[in-house]
Amino acid sequence: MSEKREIFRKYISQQGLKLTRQRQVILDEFLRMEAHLSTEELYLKVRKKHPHIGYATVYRTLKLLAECGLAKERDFGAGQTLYEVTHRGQHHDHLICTECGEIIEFEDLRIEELQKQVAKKYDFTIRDHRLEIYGRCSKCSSS
Amino acid sequence: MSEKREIFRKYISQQGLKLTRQRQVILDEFLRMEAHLSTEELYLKVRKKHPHIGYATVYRTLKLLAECGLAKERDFGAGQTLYEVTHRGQHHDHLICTECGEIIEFEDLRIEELQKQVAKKYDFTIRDHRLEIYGRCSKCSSS
DNA sequence: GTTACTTTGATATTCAATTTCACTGGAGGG
DNA sequence: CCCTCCAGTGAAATTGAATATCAAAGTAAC
Repeated sequence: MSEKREIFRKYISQQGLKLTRQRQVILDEFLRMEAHLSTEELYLKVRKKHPHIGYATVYRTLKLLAECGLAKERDFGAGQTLYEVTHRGQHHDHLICTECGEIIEFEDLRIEELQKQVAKKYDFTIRDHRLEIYGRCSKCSSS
Repeated sequence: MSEKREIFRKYISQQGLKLTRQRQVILDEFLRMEAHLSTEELYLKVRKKHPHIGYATVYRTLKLLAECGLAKERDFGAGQTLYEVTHRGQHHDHLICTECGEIIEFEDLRIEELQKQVAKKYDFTIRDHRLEIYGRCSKCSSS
């Protein structure tokens, strides 16, 4: 976690930006979160301890975090962008329960490999990808 | 195509709705389109021949088409929902060029199969899924 | 402390999606 | 064939998230 703070600090200074109190507060609060969260949610969290920090600052800081690779923007089609903490390089995808909204993360290297094959077939250079599976989680299926 | 009109007609009457001129016009124009198109684009197309048809009607009719399975909503994260004509059952996914915006469709049954395996592992019931690969198409890579 | 910046945060703007509501028009019963 | 009823229509308004604006405040170097 302090390693991530260091990454942020470096990125900030590389870009000729400034490490402000607000940005540090927002970063810490962001890293403390587990699941995927929206700008709105993070803003509300931050505001509890720091009522003076505005929505715009949270919004801009999340963009910064995405730029330096600490956060990843996810758009699950619910009309709201969610952010997640990135964990050193490994890509994962999601199972999304349309009943209760639960989001399960999974990794499958075989699928990644097949994607590379597809891309090759079309002479396409992959930069990123997203795989989302929608349906019902075990809890919602049984009830 | 007239088979698709029939599906629409049936759905409309099953739901106790009415088959209006506008809906027919919009359906026909929609089926005539090849690629993915937004509500806005379809609205502009429709308006050329039928200036009296409003945006809201196009919007609502596309929703209807999605409900009865003739259209599929696609959100490629560009801030706008695109619709595509569905072709009898087979699912396909997309390669999306972030340079020129080109969208290439592909099918890969092996990936679908692996998705089923993943879902099984988590006791998850798949309703739908989306796989999008972002990057550069061959044209944009070479230039 | 002063200067020359960037940052902040309240607010305004944008833009697509969606809703509203008074008016219009299908379609089944008569 | 007409009538009536309720759904449909379309112009306009509203929503809601994302993003931009800008005066005031903060930061770091001098």
